[in-house]
Amino acid sequence: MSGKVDRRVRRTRQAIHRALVELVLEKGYDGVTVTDIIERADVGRSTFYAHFTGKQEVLFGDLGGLAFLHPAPSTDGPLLAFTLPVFEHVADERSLVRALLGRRGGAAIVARGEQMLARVVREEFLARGAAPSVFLDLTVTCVVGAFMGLLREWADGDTTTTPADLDAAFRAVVIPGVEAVLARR
Amino acid sequence: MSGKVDRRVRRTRQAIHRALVELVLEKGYDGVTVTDIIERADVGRSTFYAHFTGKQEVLFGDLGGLAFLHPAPSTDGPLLAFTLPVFEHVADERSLVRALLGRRGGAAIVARGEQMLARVVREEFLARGAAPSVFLDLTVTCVVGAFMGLLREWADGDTTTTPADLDAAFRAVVIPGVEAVLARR
DNA sequence: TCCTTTGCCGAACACACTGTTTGTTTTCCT
DNA sequence: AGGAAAACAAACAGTGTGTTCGGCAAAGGA
Repeated sequence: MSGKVDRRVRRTRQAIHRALVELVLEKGYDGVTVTDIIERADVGRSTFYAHFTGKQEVLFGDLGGLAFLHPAPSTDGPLLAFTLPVFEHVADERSLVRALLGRRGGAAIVARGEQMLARVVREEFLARGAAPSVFLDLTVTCVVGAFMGLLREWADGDTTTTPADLDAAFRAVVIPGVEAVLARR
Repeated sequence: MSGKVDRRVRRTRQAIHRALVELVLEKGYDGVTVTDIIERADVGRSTFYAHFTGKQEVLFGDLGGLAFLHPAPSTDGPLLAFTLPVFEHVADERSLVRALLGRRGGAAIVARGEQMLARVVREEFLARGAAPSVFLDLTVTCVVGAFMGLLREWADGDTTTTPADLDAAFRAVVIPGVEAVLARR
């Protein structure tokens, strides 16, 4: 009846989640096993599987909560305005994001992120008057690909580049083309 | 002394390679195990490990041989002229490429492809007079990201889109920005 | 042809990880 | 306090990995 969850459940889930994050930071996503997690979280094996089907699921819960993936689609203002904030946010949580998005990260996680991002971009395009079409979807794919490419490149080693640098390159390459595509009414 | 390799070695390596390709087509890269491979290739386990350290290595040998990844960088003609041929080539060997590049494919393989592509693009930019810089590298990353994004999207299910469609979207989004970047001398 | 080198085989090995099951004990909620 | 829900430890079968061994067969040079 109550919206509250049993305290034990809360504690267990949180312990598992925390353990996974720690371990991902230490060994990369692929290197972490369920056995690692339950040891670190000090949780029984059966308990883990009572809550999650595997390590993927532990992280998928997070992604939905990321605020910047649900911006209000604005029809005015600069195109794809969300990018700089995202680059910045990502720079803040650098170590975790590095572990998740880099080459040592999980392909499934990246795919999920791409998918959510694509939805956001597509909606902005539609809000700006683009007609739904296969071509539009391909355009969205390009934009998301470029964005994620930058993110991954950055996650994989480059420590000197700033969010502003990333954003500048992204905009320089992508915005002119996108503007042209959107102008074709 | 001789450049020739022992016939037995040749046969074994080829059998393994063929088995892996077949299996990737059937079950996707991730789904294939070393055990699968040696069964299909009818090769002893120890033999396999005498030749390769794992399934990755079996495929890495191939990538270098892909001709379209070594185009002569041309300073005239259209920008990034290699894209359409690549889309077309990929469409020809569709099933294998799908298995390797799609979400069921191996992240390591994709990474390798990206890396080689980045080199090609970067060299074309330099040949066209761009100055080496961090910004240029980020630009390259964007371009490659967009390209691979399309490729992967296509590999993951879209059967109706033609190479020409992919290429059109790529060029529409990316070329204007790239031209502008290269014009900044 | 002979003979030495080289590679292959097959079987077994220790190890690691997964996902499920069992019966028991602890913790929470009311 | 007492019933329900959750966590527990331990063990299980299943699957995959990577290495080791001695015996056997083929290759290719003399």
